[in-house]
Amino acid sequence: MVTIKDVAKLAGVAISTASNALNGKYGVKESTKKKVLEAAERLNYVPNPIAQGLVNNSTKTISLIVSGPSSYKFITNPAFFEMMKAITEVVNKRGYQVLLNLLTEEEEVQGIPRIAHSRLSDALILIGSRRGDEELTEILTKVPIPSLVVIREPPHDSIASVSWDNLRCGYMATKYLIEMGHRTIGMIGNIPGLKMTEERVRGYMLALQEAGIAYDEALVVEGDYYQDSGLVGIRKLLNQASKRPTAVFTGNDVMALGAMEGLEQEGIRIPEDISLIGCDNIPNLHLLKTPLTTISNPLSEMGRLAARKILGILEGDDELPQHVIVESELRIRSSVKRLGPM
Amino acid sequence: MVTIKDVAKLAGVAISTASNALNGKYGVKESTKKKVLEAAERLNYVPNPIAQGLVNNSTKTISLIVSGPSSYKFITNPAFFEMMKAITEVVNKRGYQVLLNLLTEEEEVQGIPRIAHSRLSDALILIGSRRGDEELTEILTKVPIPSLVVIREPPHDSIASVSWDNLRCGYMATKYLIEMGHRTIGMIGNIPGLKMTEERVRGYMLALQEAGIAYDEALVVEGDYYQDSGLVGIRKLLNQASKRPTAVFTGNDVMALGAMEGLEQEGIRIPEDISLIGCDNIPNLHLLKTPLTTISNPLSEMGRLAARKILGILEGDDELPQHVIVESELRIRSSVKRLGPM
DNA sequence: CTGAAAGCGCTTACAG
DNA sequence: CTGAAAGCGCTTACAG
Repeated sequence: MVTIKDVAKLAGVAISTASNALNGKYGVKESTKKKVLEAAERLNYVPNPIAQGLVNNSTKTISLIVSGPSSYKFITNPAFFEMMKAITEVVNKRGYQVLLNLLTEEEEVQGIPRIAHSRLSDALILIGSRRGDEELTEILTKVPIPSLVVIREPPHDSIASVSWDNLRCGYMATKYLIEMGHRTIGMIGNIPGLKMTEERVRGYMLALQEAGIAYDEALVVEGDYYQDSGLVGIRKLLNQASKRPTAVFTGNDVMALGAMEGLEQEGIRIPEDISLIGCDNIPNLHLLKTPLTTISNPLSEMGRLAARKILGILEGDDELPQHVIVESELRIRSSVKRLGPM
Repeated sequence: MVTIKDVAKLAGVAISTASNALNGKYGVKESTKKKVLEAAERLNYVPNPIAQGLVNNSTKTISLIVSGPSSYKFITNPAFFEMMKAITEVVNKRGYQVLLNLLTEEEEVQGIPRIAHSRLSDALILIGSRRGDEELTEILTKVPIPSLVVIREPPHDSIASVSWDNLRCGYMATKYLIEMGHRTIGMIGNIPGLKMTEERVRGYMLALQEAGIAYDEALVVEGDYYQDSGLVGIRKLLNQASKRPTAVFTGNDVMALGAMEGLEQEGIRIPEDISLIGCDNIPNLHLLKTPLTTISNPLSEMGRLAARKILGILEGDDELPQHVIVESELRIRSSVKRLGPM
């Protein structure tokens, strides 16, 4: 292990001078700077970031906290993977490292502060946390480093966020269904108390209202945004709704996949018997048995923005708004059937 | 930020005593140990791992290096995601952190040593590197920390690995195709010089040979194990083979997805016109237009083993063999059609 | 412009 | 059993 001592010795200068030269500080004669740099080069010197971190109180790493429900194995959303990749790419390019942390919902309360206090990272990016706004705000405002939430609505105005417009997602999806002639429309993916989902429901209701369709709460069922809950949700919708929906909006694609499984088991065809629309546009939806129509969210773009935002906060050159909103768009495939006028 | 100084002061002992008590070293009176622990508790003390790392020359983190071809955006294999999750879970549970590094193929040569020399992590796990054996061995043996490769064959006996039996994968897939009556069988996914793929080709040839089917090299085309190459590969197979194959084995599922796209574009049906078998068993294959028959590899299991293996090396309690091989099995769905006797 | 010293938060011999 | 000292590899005032 070659240290700054070695390069100082080889260059024939003091350690502090070597440090100044290496870090491009002002007030180092050109010739000595050159000597130091050459010595470093020759010795293949790489500064020890741990030592730097100790004195700078910064580690140039960012913790990516990905939350899942009760077990990591349920973290199966490819949308998360897309964002993780984009974040890592941008952050690495700017000389930062990404620390990957997986947390179950229960672990969040202890885990987020633990990670933040560990001093192992300079900032936190939270992906997929469903914790209630007050509670999450409570956790994040107590934490000694900047944090950013992704996908969900910001739990509090003081906490930076990168997300899409959840209300608009619900609205666009539902509106499209209505345009295609549907009037009994189900929705899977309500989590009471979680704004992200409430907004999607509100968007759904708004579209209904605009079209003069009465809201029927039996048509909106819970869903935790993991695949299984799509399966459970579609069953509920099929059994308990007073009127079977002709179309269903699932809050995300992964739940649509679950719904597809449930429908398949019941021998109900998509879109012949029931139409389906998702949200996210995860990869390879076009290869499904019934290619899924969905609201396309720019997942990589969001990851990149999240990285830029947190880096901006850290380096003091933040030019992004506190809450970045990203554009979604309808992606038509073939899981929604056109219904004739009633 | 509360430091060990604070807890020492509150407990009324010296810093070194506090340290010994906190670390459960022998030779600390029960009563003073209790005092220290209580003080730590009361102050909510969390040791600074950076400072510990500096003196212990260890950071309790492991670098996960995920390689992709020329751009990170091609790292789309859900199999990688599955393994990353499993590795992170096990490693976190044992008090280690995971540092996520994305590298393009070109960056590997510089990047792997850079990451290893950075002293930011105690060990390296490589996922998805296609670099030739000699070159990778050269890189990894020079590196100052332990490393482990996953999925691919070990580039050298001295380098730990966790993988499945690639020859057997190729053999099982091809044998099943033969049992289903196919005799003109294509394969996508040869990378000359990369043992992992050569083994799969050898398995393919072995099954052919056992069945007395002549090997036709026009039926084996290159593929880089990313989705696009499946599309390119199937086109090549369709156009250049003297005889169009009735079935194709793609080296992994993601290339099978690509092949499906190509076939769809040409209006060729699966399995009616051509049969397809993949390898990996990534999630949600049962929901595809034609549910893909594949060789199922225990991806999470592999991730867990990789984590255990590297932790074992680091902590000196390694009970796993240097090269861990994991069992694969045939997973029959409906992408392979039974052919009548010729 | 350069170097000696202090200090980041911890652990590890070692003296008492 | 306890504490003063040295040291991990670096950076940052500060004196010269």
